[in-house]
Amino acid sequence: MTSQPRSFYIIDTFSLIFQVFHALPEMTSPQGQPTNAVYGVTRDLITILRDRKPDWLIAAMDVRGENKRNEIYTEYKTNRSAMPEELVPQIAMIEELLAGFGVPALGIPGWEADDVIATLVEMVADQDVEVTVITSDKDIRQLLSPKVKLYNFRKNQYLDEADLMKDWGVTPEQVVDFQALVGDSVDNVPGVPLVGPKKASALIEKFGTLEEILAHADEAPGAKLRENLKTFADQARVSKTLVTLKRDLPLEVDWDAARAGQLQLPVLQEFFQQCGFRRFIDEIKTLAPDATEPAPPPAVERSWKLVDDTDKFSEFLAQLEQQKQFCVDLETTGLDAVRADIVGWAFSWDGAEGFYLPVQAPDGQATLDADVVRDALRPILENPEVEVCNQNIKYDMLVLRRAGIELRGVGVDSMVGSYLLDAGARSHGLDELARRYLQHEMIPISELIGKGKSQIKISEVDVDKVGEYAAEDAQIAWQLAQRITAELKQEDLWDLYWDLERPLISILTDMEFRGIRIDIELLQSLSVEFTDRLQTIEAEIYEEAGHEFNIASTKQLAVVLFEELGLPIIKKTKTGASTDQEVLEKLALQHSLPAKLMEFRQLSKLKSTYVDALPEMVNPDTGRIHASFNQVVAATGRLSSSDPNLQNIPIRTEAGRRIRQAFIPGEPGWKLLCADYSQVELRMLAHFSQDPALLAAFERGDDIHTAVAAEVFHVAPEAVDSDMRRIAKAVNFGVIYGQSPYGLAVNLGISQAEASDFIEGYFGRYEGVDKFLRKLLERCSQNGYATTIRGRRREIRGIRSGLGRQRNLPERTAINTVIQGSAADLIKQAMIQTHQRIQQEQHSGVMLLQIHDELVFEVPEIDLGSLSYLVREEMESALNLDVPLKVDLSVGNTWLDVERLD
DNA sequence: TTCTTCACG
DNA sequence: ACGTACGTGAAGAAT
Repeated sequence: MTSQPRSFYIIDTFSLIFQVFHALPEMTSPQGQPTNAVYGVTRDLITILRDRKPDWLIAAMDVRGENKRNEIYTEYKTNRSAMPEELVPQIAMIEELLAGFGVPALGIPGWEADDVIATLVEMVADQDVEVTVITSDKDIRQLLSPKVKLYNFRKNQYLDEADLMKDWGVTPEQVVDFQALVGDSVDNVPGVPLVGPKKASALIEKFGTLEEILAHADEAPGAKLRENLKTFADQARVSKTLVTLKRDLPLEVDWDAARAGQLQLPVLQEFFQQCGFRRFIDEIKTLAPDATEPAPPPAVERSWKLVDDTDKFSEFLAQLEQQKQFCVDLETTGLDAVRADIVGWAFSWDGAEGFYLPVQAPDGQATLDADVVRDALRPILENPEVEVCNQNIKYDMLVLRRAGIELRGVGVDSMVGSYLLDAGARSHGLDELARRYLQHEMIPISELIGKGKSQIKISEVDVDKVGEYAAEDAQIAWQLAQRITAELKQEDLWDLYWDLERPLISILTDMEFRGIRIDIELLQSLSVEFTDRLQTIEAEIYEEAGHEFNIASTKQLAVVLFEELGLPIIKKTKTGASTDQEVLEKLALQHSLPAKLMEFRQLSKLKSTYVDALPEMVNPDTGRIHASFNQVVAATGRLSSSDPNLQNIPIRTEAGRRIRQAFIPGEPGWKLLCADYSQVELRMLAHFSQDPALLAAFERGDDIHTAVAAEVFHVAPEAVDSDMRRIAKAVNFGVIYGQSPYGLAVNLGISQAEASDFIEGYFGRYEGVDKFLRKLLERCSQNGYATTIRGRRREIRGIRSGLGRQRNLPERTAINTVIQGSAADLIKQAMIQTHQRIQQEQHSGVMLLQIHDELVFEVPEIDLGSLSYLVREEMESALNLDVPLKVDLSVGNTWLDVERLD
């Protein structure tokens, strides 16, 4: 057994500080000090210590003093603008922070952090130490070696020698030559004019070094380039000295002090208290030396076996049958699960050993018989006692469904688990998770099938390559499942996963597999009708504009409206004058063109997004549309739908609504059943706030907007007119979003003062709501996350507590997340219970769609009575709230023609 | 790839 | 002086 090399992390401190300073929004401590850079550095330090567990950690600093490089070149770094005002006081705080974390801050007056880093790297060069430099600085690239790599925190990107070769086409030794030629405008390194990265790379490849290039200047391509290489030869040499890092500074390092993890807890906690970083106070406890954190699993040695004949297959099966848990990953012919066919099966049950079973391969390579494999695996996969895990297992379940296999024992899906751990993460993809949790870089698929136009089919790739790739997927997914299970348990999110999100995976699989039937002919005739009308309006628009132009181009449209017709610019976008709906409505008061534009926009939107797009999405085998329901996209916990999005089928306008007529039951004698929650979000608000007036209104079954109008306007409910109700409705929605007077005013077309009065009136009558929202924000700012009714979390930074009713984005996000996310929890629970009872009682009706507060089913007419009753019962009892839940049911032959059932 | 617009809850 | 309701996905133009 060989010992692991020790790891040594060096932070390029100012590089990191500037990165976080610019990446994070403004933050202030309770005393009003700017703190965003301090916050960012703290968070990153914690991440390094927790996830990377370095053996040594040192912060390299720039220390004031006459910069030595200016002695060589007076212009060096004279381009640099002064440090931003809000950053200056944070530097001392960060130094304090580093001391608290036990991270030595090393620097030598007059030299730069880069030189300190170079010296440190040199000092450990002959030891068995792996160095990682945390930097975004390109100069450091000259230090790369098999034992030294760079890491960019913000991009979560490692850079090693190979990456350098890809990027610049040079070796680490050639970096200084490269930079000497290219120069650096930021640091004011002059370089050679006309030479950019491409030319520099080519020259270095041809001649090897800067001196050789200068000596052979005559052989360079282009007269001007040849001249420049001669004229600026000395300037290039000066540049080279400027970018060359000094590797022998007189640096004294106390390696014991540099051991990572020697935190001074009380000091740090006091420091965080002052900064207002309450969430870190608890978080750093787990990093202290005595923390009882489980040791990270050692990197697993992986190997894999090709199972490509019947003997090997029998042996493999015998082993698989012994497993209570395993990971399976399918390689398929495409990305659309409802159309793809199986190319091969990959398995792993310990993360170390992997198996690949090819059933399709290039000519001449052995495969197993697809049907034999399928039939042998069916009983294992359909055994509910066997826990099957994978990354995005819904995909595999769908492919299996088409092969006639119903996977029953769903275990841990690393993608869904990762979503619960950090709903706001940019990606929950396997590549990203492998990096985040296992520090492992996956084989890119492009290595097998190529990129862009020259892609080939995976079934035509050598089985040895596919097998390695597929086995890696299964092994890493298995390892991730273990890690994520532990994290979910530690974070108290396990029950949410196991009881809510996990059963949902199977339900979504069912819904996607079933799909929904579309009346293509109806859409085609609608398309003809819309095209007709569009042509008419188009001609009228050209007539009024005086010439033809691309109406869909906002830029061309802006020229017509604001330059040619001289209409006033109402608002601006980042890139020019806005021409959106709101603007057109205002312009319509003074010209007849905007109204025509609005109709054109509406119809062309409907035509391109729905009328013409939906028939294209129909699966030829099933005659139905199989949209995807995504479980890990929406940060609040909602589902989302795509390919196509069936959660935004028009309903608000007459023309749009007609599209719903094309959504029909799949079989004669069947109906569509829609079940939607009435006012779920406001009921959630009533439940959370326990506000007596709000609870009572729901208890009585009042129309909630009318009831609120009566309260706010101090009149009897009977005296509420439509205008009062409209205002109350807007205020009700505003509360859920964390309204500001301005937002409400714009929405209602009233003055800010009036809007302010309504809001005050609302909170005056519903004090429970006011109190609840304040408490919600207080808790959220303490925890660093918002929590829903089922314990789902969303990290939210930047909540400023104790600010009364003035709310910025983080505060509004927190409020909305609790309400919207809890409503999402509710309907997910309802889906599970409804689905379960439908199975138990063996109804043939099935769930087709979920649209946030609504479920759509396809039901035989004969079963309508019992099924609708069942659906209402399960939806209304999904969670036990202190407010009654109400579900409205409607039934019809199309999604348009549904009528209230009651 | 990014921006703008607009469809839904 | 600024921007100003939350959460999504898709199409088409511009870059």
